[in-house]
Amino acid sequence: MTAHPELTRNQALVLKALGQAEIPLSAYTILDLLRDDGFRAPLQVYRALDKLQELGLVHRLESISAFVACAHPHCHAHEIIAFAICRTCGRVNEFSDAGIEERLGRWIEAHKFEPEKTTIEMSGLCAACADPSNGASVGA
Amino acid sequence: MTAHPELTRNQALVLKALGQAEIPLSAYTILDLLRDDGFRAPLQVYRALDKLQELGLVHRLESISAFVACAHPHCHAHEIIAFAICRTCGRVNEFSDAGIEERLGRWIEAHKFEPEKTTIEMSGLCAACADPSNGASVGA
DNA sequence: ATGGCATACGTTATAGCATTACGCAATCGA
DNA sequence: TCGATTGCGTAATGCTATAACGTATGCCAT
Repeated sequence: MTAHPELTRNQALVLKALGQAEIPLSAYTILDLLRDDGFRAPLQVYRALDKLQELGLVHRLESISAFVACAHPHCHAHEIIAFAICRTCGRVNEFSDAGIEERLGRWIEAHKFEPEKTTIEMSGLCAACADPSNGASVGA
Repeated sequence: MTAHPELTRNQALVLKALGQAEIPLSAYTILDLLRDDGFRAPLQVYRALDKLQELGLVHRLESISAFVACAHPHCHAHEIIAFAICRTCGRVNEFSDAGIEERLGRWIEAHKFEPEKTTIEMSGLCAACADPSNGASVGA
């Protein structure tokens, strides 16, 4: 059920690479990871990423120009997703919040804005990196 | 009162360019605008932008890799600023919302995250571009 | 089956955004 | 006057993303 049978070979390879990564990957990093699978050019990666984003399986993190596999690929209930990105370990926490959606919705209505894509990203230190003494490991 | 006496010549030139623009400018666009003022290299622009961002006078729009002058340079009450960016006319609406800050604050507290920078950007169509018949002009 | 359309692919080249590294100059306080 | 800090100028480089070309494949209405 987690696999998307409609995916092409390239798309599946890119999604797999992102799924195995613990942190967001740049398009060029993905390209390097997939050289052994025959990838030769950035466009192969970008085209796959475009499709995967359309399908809601991948998100682009604008503030770091990198991509992550969606943490909740089965649930498309939330249009607006927020990310907390640790600048030290690189890990990303994906979440959504109805309250934020509601507040943005109010503004949108009041200003007759028609949003197509919404980006919410916080970067900073995750709990483990802010306070290493609490036992959470950064590596692995 | 709007001028910052501490600004260097380069910083003042960059801020002025952004202030006169109706839409966000890329660093390289700013560079081109300031060639007559002696600017020769991207770094001159980036250095000035860095300082202006530190001072809260300029914001970077991550989703379009461009920069805008702060719409409320006198008011630093809001740490979290949101932007609505029209993909057609390029105009940007800058706003803040205490409700959103409160919701994000809750998440941060619950997850012991220590945010350093928060990005909230909506792109889509502004009222004028979504419904040109309502009389608002796009050009000029 | 055949023509037309849509989608994906592969390759090369190029465009656009940002930083590294070096050295010099001005300022300011100890 | 020394040293530290900050800003400046230049050249080179690196990273991110797209344009433009042609090809292959699957689908399906005729």
